[in-house]
Amino acid sequence: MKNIKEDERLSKLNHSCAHLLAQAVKHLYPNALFWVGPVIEEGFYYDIDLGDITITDEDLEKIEKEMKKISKDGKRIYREEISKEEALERFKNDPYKIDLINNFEEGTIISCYTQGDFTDLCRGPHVESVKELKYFKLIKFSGAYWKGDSKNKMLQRIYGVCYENEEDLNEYLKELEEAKERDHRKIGKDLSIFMQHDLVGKGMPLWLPNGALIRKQLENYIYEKEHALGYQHVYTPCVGTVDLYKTSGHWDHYKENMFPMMKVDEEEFVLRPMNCPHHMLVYANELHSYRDLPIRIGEFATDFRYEASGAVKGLERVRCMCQNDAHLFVTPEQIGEEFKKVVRLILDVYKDFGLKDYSFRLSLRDKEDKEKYFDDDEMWNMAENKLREVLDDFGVPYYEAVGEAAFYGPKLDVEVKPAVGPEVTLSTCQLDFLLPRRFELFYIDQNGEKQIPVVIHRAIFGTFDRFTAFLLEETKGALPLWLSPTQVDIIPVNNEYHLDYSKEVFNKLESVGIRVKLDDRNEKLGYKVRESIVNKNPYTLILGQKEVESKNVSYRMYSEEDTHQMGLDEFAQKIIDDIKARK
RNA sequence: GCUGGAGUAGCUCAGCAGGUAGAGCAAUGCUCUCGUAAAGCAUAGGUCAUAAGUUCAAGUCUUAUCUCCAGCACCA
Repeated sequence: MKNIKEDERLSKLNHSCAHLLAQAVKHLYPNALFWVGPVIEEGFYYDIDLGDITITDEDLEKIEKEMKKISKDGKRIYREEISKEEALERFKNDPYKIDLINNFEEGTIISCYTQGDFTDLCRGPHVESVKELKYFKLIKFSGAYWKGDSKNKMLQRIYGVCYENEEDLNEYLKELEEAKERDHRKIGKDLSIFMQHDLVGKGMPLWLPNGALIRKQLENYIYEKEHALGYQHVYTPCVGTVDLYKTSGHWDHYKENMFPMMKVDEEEFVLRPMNCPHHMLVYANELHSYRDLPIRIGEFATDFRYEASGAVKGLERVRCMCQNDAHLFVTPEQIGEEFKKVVRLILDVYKDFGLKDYSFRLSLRDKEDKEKYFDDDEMWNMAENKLREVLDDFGVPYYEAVGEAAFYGPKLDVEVKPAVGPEVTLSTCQLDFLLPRRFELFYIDQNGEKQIPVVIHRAIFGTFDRFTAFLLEETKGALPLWLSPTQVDIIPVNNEYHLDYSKEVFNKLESVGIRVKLDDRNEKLGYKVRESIVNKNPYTLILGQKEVESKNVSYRMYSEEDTHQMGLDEFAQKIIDDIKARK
């Protein structure tokens, strides 16, 4: 999909189209008031206050018609520059524009654009005439909080897109349709990867056998990587006492987003929303010398978060998730090296999964926000500077995002750009000087004195849930061989004559650890082949007279139409090698 | 959580002047099946999300709740 915001011509076109939308809305709803109408990656939107009126699909069509009409009139678009005082006077009846104008400094020259009977405050630039706006489409509408703050009134937002010609517009609309086909919720249902049930609860997916196989492969994969890097894996309970989270500080910051406390005898429990406190206690279970550090505690840990009902989505955003979590306990001198190891692991994993389009975000605290962030300037400056230092030293490009840090420290997030849709955060690596203090953790240094370790929180996959959702969407469900629930699907041409040999092939492949299926139903060959393809099996074997006689196999790969012949042993070896190579 | 839309068979959907539910696929049974994307016939399958209300009569109208979808807000 084209990024409209980054294309100068399209950006101008879409910005002007937002004005066209506003003009049309003003014609149809004279009382409409307008907030802002920016260009975004996928086109443009305009936030509008329509009073008590709410937009419907039919209204959208009407507005679009009116836009076409105005466009045909072909009025020119004029720029005008006025002073702040003039602007305040001219827009005095429009509280939204007044709000915008008041944000300008005294003496600023403010620009306005006029087309026919409509004038809007705007920086520009715009196209010469509304005539140029021909190939546009209003896509959707929804509510949006004024100034993006949920305490404010909700305005109505209309999204649209404008292209230079009909082909580009149609191509975009087609892409929108196709995007639905990659939705992991649809794929998850079609391929029996996960299910949900009201009796289990919202945001609580059940992983079906196919999904469980995929997840198990991911677990094995990352376990091996972590084990090789000296991680020690643990299992800890999915509950903790309220006091545990009071000690860590999470209670104060997140209790609204946790499942409510439950009282058992005299103890107060919560379902755990994260694993740091448990891992702190694992560390504290033994006395540590500086020689033991770094200590790396890893866990595939199930957590529960009371996510807002409107946020829950498939496997991507859930209320019960499994983190690929670890906490690294290091001396201050070890921060740099250990942090780099984590970044190297992330890059290594992304390479294995073929992820190329990603960016690093250094998430810092908002210094003004004393509510959200633990208040200790010295600690924060030290942590943030240390992270910058490590990243600069490492040489990976990154951008800084103020207000995105965790309450206990800054973090490095990796944002991955999927084939369709907005960026998702998968990996995270956080520096924490706070929790070790809260839990009074220490190690004994060279001089026999107690020192406080530093903790690095990190998750490479993020959660297995989100990562799986991401993988399904990237691959459209056609997973690589090593992850595919079924790796080889065997179809006898005719059960009566070829089933015995098919069973022989099945046993051979299964005995060497290949996930293989034998389709011995009484169905026509074409029918079974179709089903095998629809199920996105990487390899489909067709076994008939030719194969029985030659002791060969014929296979076709997913997305290929032609078949290949190969000896059975050779084929088995090829599959084993490909699985090992994570193809 | 907020704004708006939607929930009919396992799946995809039709039925919407209110008169008591229908198709294709899937399932089951039988028949047919020797080469690469859907063979034929039959059978079974539904308190139309849940609960209340209006009505002689509710899948269809009203209200509430739950879930799903699109955005917004949120994401340790």
